[in-house]
Amino acid sequence: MSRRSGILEFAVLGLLRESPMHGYELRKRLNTSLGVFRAFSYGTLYPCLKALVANGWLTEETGGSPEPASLTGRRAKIVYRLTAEGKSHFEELLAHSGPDAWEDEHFGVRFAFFGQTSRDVRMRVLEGRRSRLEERLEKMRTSLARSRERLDDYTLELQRHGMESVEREVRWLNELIESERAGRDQRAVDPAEQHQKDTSGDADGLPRRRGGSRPGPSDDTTT
Amino acid sequence: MSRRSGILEFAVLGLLRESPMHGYELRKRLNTSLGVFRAFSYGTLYPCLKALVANGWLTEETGGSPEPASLTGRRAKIVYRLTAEGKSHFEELLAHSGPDAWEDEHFGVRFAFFGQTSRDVRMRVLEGRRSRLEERLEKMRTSLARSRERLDDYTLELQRHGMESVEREVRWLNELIESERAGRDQRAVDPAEQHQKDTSGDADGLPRRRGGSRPGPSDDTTT
DNA sequence: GTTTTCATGTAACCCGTTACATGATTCA
DNA sequence: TGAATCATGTAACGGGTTACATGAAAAC
Repeated sequence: MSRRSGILEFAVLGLLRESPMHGYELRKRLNTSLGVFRAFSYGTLYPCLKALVANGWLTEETGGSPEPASLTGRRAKIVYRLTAEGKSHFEELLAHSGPDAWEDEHFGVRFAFFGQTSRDVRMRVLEGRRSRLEERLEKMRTSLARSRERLDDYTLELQRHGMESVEREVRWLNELIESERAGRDQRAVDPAEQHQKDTSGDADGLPRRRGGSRPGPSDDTTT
Repeated sequence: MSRRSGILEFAVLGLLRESPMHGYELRKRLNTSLGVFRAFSYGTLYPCLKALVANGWLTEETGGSPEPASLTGRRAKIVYRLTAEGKSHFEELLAHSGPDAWEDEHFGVRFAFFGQTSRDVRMRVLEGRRSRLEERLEKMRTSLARSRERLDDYTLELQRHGMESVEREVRWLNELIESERAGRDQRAVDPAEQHQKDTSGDADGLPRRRGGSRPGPSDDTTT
């Protein structure tokens, strides 16, 4: 079964669900759209693609002719396309909301595909994430209380900043959960069916912060 | 030479510089004092300790008798102590401020030992970190601008939150750099020489936020 | 026509975890 | 006396990167 890391596999299936792509392009999307959070190298991506093909979740299409590239002699650009089994497998993955879904490594990628995730799963993942962070905060607070005197100012400052970061993410999650509750008629959307950008008013579950102008923080030309 | 990861080695030497400890205790300190950022398992720590001993940077002291534990039959508690070479090696590491010092994995640990780091190195690391983050922001902004239309609301929100996090860390660094500049008579302190908690007024380079009362967020007894 | 960027791949390695095995000490 | 916690260790594996090798297409 190979049990390849989940996270890359998930992201690849998710991206290919939107449209077929070749490896190179796929990697760029991984490192931008989902990026900030995870950057993969070719040494990881290509073997993974092979494995997904072996599982029957993807097909490889080489350039013009459907023949193996070896016949024509030219090294072909390989376009990967999601199979029906691949699609249903991805949908299974999307539906899972186990504890690992809200761990640091997974949460970002899961969130990135919330547009294709059912509302209740979204809720479970967000709430799971939140309580995960809250228990982490708890631990940080007690451990800090136990050792405050012993620690020097820099260590303390580091600790403080760390806690503030977590608290901030909790507030963010609160907002998101809030909006999810408020928003209605939410169901997952198959991106392949999205022929036109259906701008259906204000129907998503998001805080609507975009439009907040972002006054351009005195864009100083450092560097 | 073994070239063991740097980061664990650095943290271990730094902690042992404050006082000798055995592995178990060391690990706890790693996962709290420096924690939040990194958690190491015994499977990593113990082999690393062995390697540091082999390098002559640490000595192992078993319980009461200096004999190898095998003689007495009892499995001894092993106390690790920094050697003179270990100490000077650590000081070398402390003095380095190469580009890797401000990468994600290293920066936290480096900061945790700022109390023992010279002022100019502190400055270089903080400024290096800041410009690293600024160039990351730059990339995020352009990549976001290039693909804004193509991305769905959740992906966009994720991106926005990610950028805000980075911007926040930049502001934090600005404050720190500011205070470093303001603070004077800063030199690195050898923690072993600190016989009494010398509370010399306001002489450190930190924002003095502690004392900002932190109204005790209704210390709810969750769990 | 040469440099860049696109594009695919692999083998060696690195850092770290998991799961396991062992035993001492403390505490109910 | 038995459970929990302290304490040390290792072998197998896992997930990922680096460095390398190859070559086509585009840009200059």
